[in-house]
Amino acid sequence: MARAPREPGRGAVRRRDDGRLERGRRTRRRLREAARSLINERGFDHATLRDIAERAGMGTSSIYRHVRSKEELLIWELAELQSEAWTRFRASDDKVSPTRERIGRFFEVQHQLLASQPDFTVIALRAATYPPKPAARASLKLADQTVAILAEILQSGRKNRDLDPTLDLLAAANALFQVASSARMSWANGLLTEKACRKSIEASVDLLFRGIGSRS
Amino acid sequence: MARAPREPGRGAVRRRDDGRLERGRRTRRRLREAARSLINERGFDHATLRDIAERAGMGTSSIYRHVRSKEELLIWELAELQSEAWTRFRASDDKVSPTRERIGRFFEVQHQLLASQPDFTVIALRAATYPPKPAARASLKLADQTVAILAEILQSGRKNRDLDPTLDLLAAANALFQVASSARMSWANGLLTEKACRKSIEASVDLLFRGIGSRS
DNA sequence: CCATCAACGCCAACAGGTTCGCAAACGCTT
DNA sequence: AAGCGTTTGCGAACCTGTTGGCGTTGATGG
Repeated sequence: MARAPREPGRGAVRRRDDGRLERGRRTRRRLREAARSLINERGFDHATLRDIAERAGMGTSSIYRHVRSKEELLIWELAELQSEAWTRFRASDDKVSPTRERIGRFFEVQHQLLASQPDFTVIALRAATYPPKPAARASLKLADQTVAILAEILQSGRKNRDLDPTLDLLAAANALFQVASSARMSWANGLLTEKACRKSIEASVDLLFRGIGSRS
Repeated sequence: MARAPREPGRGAVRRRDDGRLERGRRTRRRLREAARSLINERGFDHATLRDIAERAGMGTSSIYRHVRSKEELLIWELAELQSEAWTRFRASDDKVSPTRERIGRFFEVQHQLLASQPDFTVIALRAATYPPKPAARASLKLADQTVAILAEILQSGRKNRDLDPTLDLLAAANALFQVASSARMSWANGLLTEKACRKSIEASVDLLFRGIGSRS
């Protein structure tokens, strides 16, 4: 009754690489491409699974051999883009600039990643609102990866005496992540222009660095 | 073609109070009660509109005479509980205690409000991920009300020299709101116990007050 | 009293994500 | 070659939120 499909990338191949597995990978590529393009054209909520399946040249229900929910199609995409972006960022990060500056560059990269498609932010968040579903965990995992990078930056900053030495890295990284996501949601909801969204993120990061309390 | 129903509480009664309007209110009460109980029993996602309608003694599609989406049923409930809670809080808030303490009390009240039903946090957030729908705006409005109270507290705190005098009130209030919501989402996703959720909120608030940066 | 109109109500149907049951493809073992 | 297990594929059906079209109710105005 192995009904649930494996995760895309890993998934213990407990057997010699099969011809079927190869076929499966090819199908997944087609599916991924069809989903990507259709979601780009119409937006996630207007891209029907039936249409995606048609474009991918397969039956609708076959999608569920490769994915456990519609959201996972977008999570796939986001996971890949994100992992690329984060390795690029890690390579370009000098680890010696002032921490505030490094965080600023990080959010620039993230913004570049997410600004093309509001759906990335919106659907990832929505997926997290279905706690029992695997897509929720997948989405939280992506968020964790992002938080981890922020924590990494903060850690080296703390070592350089650039930050409060008693700082709770994860809590701080998480707060940074949250305020950025919040701004991007406002953007997706049409309350902020892209420019204003960017500015809001910058302002919130500044706020977090300085803190709310007075410095007397 | 007045197909869309009015908002629950307000909604310009542009006519003498009708017997029909009275009937409508009665129906809405029944609907509200049915929705509340069924959602409490089974959780939002397992409470079917067909079941809710049956318990309320009405046809399924009649629900849409009073509500524009399923989410609004929960938003109703949350709006009412929240407005009660906030007035209670405003009454009990002394406006002179240290700001950190007042914020702490606020989050206690909010936690008491939201800890009974993860759905409140989860579905309100989900509703915000459907930008074109009215429920999204309704949810954002509720969030804004909460942020407004936090901003109010911060404002008097700033006046009392308790906070950074150049503080951006709304940005700060929003950040506080976000970190609390984030912790509650982790709780809803089973990553945190209720106790841990509470502690996480406290820790994040402390973090926000002190700031990330060093105090050299 | 009758025409009108707004609010309310409901059956049927639709739409789209998801599941079911079964079959084909493919490799492995005997 | 035959049997077996696993992966992949698919049409039909299911579930549930939502919409359409039409009827009912009750107040109002001439």
